[in-house]
Amino acid sequence: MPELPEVEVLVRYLRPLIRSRTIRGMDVRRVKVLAPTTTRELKRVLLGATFTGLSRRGKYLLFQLRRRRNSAPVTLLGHLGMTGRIYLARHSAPLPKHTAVVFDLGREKMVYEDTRYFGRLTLDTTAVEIIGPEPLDDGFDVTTLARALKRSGQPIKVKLLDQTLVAGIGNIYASEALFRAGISPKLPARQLTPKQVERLWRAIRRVLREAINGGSTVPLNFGRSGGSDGLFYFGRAAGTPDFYEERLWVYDRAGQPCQKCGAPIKRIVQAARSTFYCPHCQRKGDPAIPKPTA
DNA sequence: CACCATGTTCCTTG
DNA sequence: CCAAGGAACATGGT
Repeated sequence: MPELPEVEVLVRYLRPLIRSRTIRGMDVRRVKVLAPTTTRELKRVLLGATFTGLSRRGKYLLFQLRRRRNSAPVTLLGHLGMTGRIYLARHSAPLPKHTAVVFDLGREKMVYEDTRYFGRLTLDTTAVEIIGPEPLDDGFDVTTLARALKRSGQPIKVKLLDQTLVAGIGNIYASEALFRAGISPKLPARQLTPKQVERLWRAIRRVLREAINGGSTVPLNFGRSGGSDGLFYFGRAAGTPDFYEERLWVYDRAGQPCQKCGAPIKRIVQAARSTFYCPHCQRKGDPAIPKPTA
């Protein structure tokens, strides 16, 4: 899935486009993505409702709607899983093979497509209530992070994927943040020194913010028509120069030279998922040592 | 055919 | 009860 930055970029793009738009019809082609909501219930609640807002929490999308003026707001929760996309299209545009839900918004349609159908679009909002702090908010401070890490002996990389620790970090940015912090992905969470926790905290925020900025300044093709996906997940719009390619330091770069020290990047498996890191810059218990000072 | 893939949840085991 | 590990979900790319 899109991790936090990709979802944030999507939200910023979509929000102004759907505000004040009314749902005039719905076509549910894969009921699984609504679970536990049923098609009948979704239609009962959403047909005729108007979008009033869109926000993000972790990797979740929170669509805000109102059925009538001054009536109680309704929340539609979205999650893109690994391969989900949401975009607006003309009615004449052909629907992709794995379209899960289509909303008729009048002049256009909003398409939710998901090749692997791991995503969700549902009225059940319990999932979002149990996730941890937003990494880019003030509520996410070093002390909170340090305290949470102290209670776990899991490798720090695996811990970063725990959405109750911090919301929104996925497999790509977990590796990236650890590289930027110069910390070994294998280091048990409770063994991070206060200095390392501080560096990790900074690295998480920096990596996520940079990715959001990158995605916000590049022309993106949210519907991916006619393009292959970059790792940023949204296809770039036609004609976008290559130098806009998202820049990752270690993810999916096994064997390539580390851009800091030249050592080959390694790939290992942790909790059944790939981890990429520089064995030289990210040594266990040995915080990245800057150039030896003369 | 084999293995890999941006995620989460559920089940089993210890 | 909790932590850890693995399978499941479903489809496609290499």
